[in-house]
Amino acid sequence: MREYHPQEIEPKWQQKWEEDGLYRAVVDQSKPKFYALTMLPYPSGNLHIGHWYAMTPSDVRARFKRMQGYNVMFPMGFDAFGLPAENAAIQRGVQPQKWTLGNIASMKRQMRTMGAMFDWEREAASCLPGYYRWTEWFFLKLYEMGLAYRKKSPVDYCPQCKTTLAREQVIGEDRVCERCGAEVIKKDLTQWFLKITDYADELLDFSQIDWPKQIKTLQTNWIGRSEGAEVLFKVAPEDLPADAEEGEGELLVFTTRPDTLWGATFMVLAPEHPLVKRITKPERRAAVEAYRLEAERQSEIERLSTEKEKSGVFTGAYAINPVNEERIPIWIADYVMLTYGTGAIMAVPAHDERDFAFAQKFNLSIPVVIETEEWVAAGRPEPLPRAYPGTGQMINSGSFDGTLAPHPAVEEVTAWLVTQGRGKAAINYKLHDWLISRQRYWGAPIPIIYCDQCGIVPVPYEDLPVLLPDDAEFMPTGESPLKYNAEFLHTTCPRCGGPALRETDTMDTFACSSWYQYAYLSPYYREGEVVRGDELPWDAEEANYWLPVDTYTGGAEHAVLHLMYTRFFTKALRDAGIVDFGEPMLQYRSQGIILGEPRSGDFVEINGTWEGSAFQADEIFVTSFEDEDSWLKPERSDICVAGEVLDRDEVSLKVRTAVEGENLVVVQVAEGTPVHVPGKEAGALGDILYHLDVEKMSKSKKNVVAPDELIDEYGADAVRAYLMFGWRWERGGPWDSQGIGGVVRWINRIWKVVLVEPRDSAAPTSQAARTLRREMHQAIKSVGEDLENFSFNTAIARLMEYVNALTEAQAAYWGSDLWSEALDNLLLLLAPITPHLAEELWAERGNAYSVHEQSWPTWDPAMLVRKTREIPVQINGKVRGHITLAADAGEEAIKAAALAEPNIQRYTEGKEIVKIIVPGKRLVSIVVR
RNA sequence: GCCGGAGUGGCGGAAUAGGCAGACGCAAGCGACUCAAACUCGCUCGGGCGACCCCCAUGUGGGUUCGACUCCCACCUCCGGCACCA
Repeated sequence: MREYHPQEIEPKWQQKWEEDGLYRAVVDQSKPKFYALTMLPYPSGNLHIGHWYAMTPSDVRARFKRMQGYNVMFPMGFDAFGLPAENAAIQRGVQPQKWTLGNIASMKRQMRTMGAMFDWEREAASCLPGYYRWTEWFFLKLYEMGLAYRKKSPVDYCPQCKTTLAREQVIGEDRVCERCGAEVIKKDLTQWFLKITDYADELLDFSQIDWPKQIKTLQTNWIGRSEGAEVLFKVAPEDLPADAEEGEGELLVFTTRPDTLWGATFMVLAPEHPLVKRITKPERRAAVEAYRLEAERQSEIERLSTEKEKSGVFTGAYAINPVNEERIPIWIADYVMLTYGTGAIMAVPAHDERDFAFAQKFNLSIPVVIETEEWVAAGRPEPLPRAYPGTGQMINSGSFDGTLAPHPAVEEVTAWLVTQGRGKAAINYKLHDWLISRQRYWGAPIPIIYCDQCGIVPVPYEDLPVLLPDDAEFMPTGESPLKYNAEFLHTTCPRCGGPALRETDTMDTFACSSWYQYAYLSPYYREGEVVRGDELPWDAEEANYWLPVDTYTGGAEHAVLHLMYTRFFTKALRDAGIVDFGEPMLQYRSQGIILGEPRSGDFVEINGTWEGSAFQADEIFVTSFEDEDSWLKPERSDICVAGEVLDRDEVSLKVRTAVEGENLVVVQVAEGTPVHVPGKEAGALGDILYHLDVEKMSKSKKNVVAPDELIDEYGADAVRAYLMFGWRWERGGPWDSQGIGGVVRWINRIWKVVLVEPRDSAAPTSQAARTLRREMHQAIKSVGEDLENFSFNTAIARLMEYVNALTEAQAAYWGSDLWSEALDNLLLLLAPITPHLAEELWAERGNAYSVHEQSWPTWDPAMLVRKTREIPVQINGKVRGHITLAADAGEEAIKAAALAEPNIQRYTEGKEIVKIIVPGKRLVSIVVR
């Protein structure tokens, strides 16, 4: 028999498929289309197991759709701009383009070993001028629409990446950079923004798309819509400076609780609020200024900790509460942020916890204006022991007393404010506009020119692309190399022809990936040609046919980054008339992460001597972990150390011993120290295993699984199948190097059950034939449903069951028509999952090339019906016996058989049978008393 | 603190219009083959028992139901996100 050698058959078929253009996605109006897309990788130069985990199941599904009769496009490209290329340029003097294209070439080579149906003729790399010309083109579109603007504001800056970041790219409580993990600082800079906030409400509407709840929740929370009112407060006229302009003392505040206005006893401004300097009384100036500086410093270093005590300073000025004309003091405090709402709040201490804490600390009055249920239940304590934010009736609020708060009180008070000209209904969002300026070279240039005469002038469409110069100098200055490239920087104004300067910042790479799904329609469209703003950025026929994306897959870590930006981009493109739909991806699913494999370190006993706090090894023994008795005893510690190896390098071991207290010992190992490893003649330090926890894979943690090595050992098909089988795809989990053996054994069984004639033969029976047919139809049904539902692990499990059934039927049916049908169907079901194996065996059986051009098999419900069925019988809800009956037995017959079952009779004897339930003839439930 | 998600054998995980818990696999144990090992094949494999019957068991405690991993209430733990958002 020919053995299964994936290393031979896989490259062979990959080459043939490519030569035959088997996966070319060509517009074909006679077929329904299916656009399957998986997130494009950054070309780091090395494909890791995470790429395989994300891409191969997506490929399986694309192949499945293809067999179902869809014309499938499954393209791949590279998110090729970004910092690593520029850092390589700084460190090693390699041109970013050269570095990037080299990485793309090697990654493509690795990706071809997946056996995926990527259509490489649609490949797009975002760093090539034919691509970024259009990224610039979209920027101009957005600029024309008023969706791109420049403003000075406090922005997030990563000192490590030496560039500004979007708010979404600052992660977590520690406020670290999404890319490099460095702590982000604040800077006041003039930067370009995209007005994603214009689409806040639309982005909250997920009704047209099938996306995971988790992603929808994350985006919803990030957008952070809250409804309320804007209320106009005025600074007391005597507290305004003499030169105050008309309207300068107007303080707009946003509140979700306008019904509590009568309880607003002070106002708080953000320390950076522009009005602070104008209204602060001379005697308060020193204190206010000191506080402002302190707040600024804090926002840079230690961010707001949750438990921090409230702090603030009185400005000396007062405002007038518009509902009762009372003078209320204006304070500044760092718990009010300039970036949310208007940067000013009305403080209602009785009904807001933060305001309560502040009022208590500074002895401000806390009048009750809502008679909340909790407060009444507590016996109306005064002074209030805490804030009462709950529901109740309004009191001390003039004519509104007795109104139920918050509803309908909020609505009624808002309506009244409108009639008074003192407020209006308003909505606020946490979402900020998307800062896209990056002070880096390796990104798409922002196509803008600054002219002394004409101001900000967009580069005319006809002049695109603004090309990155290839002679830029890379210095670790922290400023864009473009700024120091005279030829790039200096230009002429397209409007007046005078001397002008180019924008030297480039765009956030998320701008490139916000439209890449469209780039695959016509990669590098009309490269080298002059195009106008009113032309389309891709071939219209391609777009009309393929768009939008039907299924998108990728990592959930992009929930509020790429996945939100690309929705925004598409909505903007729709409003520009460029596309005619508002959602780029109809269905999206996210995969989990494969983590590093945990491992215990070897248990070692080491003889040697102490040298200070380190231990010098004379001889090392690797022993059994279970042997806890030999763990280091304190009294022996001067000559011997024993424990688990936590870490190892070329000259030392870190050993965790059983000694109380200081149990971590660093053991120095001189060259030539004898190492005894069981099962090895001559042990070496490198043979000793050190401890690994379940953690994300990373080179520094030495827990990386290299796909290339797995392919060499097991073949791509086995790796594909294992990645589908080992975990729930959407969840992921730690790698298990032993688990793949089960899949490899399974594939070998498939090989044998198809190719090897059984030694024994058995007599076919009608019963066995029926069973085989049933298993076959069951497999077709289940595998199809599971692939449709992204339930990859159960799809493989069903196929394993089917192969087990075939192994059993082999002796009786080898060579029969039924056997032939059963095997062909097996190969068809395997085709998307293990494409090379299926193709090889398909050819081996003499079938016409290619298995991937075949239709997905159909199943017949009639074939799933069993002739007899076994039905469990319950007494008071517990299974006490089983009966076997013909499938068409009536309910009465089932009941009779159940009552006749011997063990059931034991339970019914002498008892009263209350009732017998037979739901759907699947089960009998007898209730006795 | 708030918002999501999840808790099932030694491990990965099956099973939810409520109906035989543990499919499929890993690991482990025993056996066959082999001079031997590996491979391969067969059997066992949640706990209490040698075995049947039976009892316990899907994070905890209640509830609904003839019947609950599945539904309801309260709680615990873990993971992810947000975090003084007015």
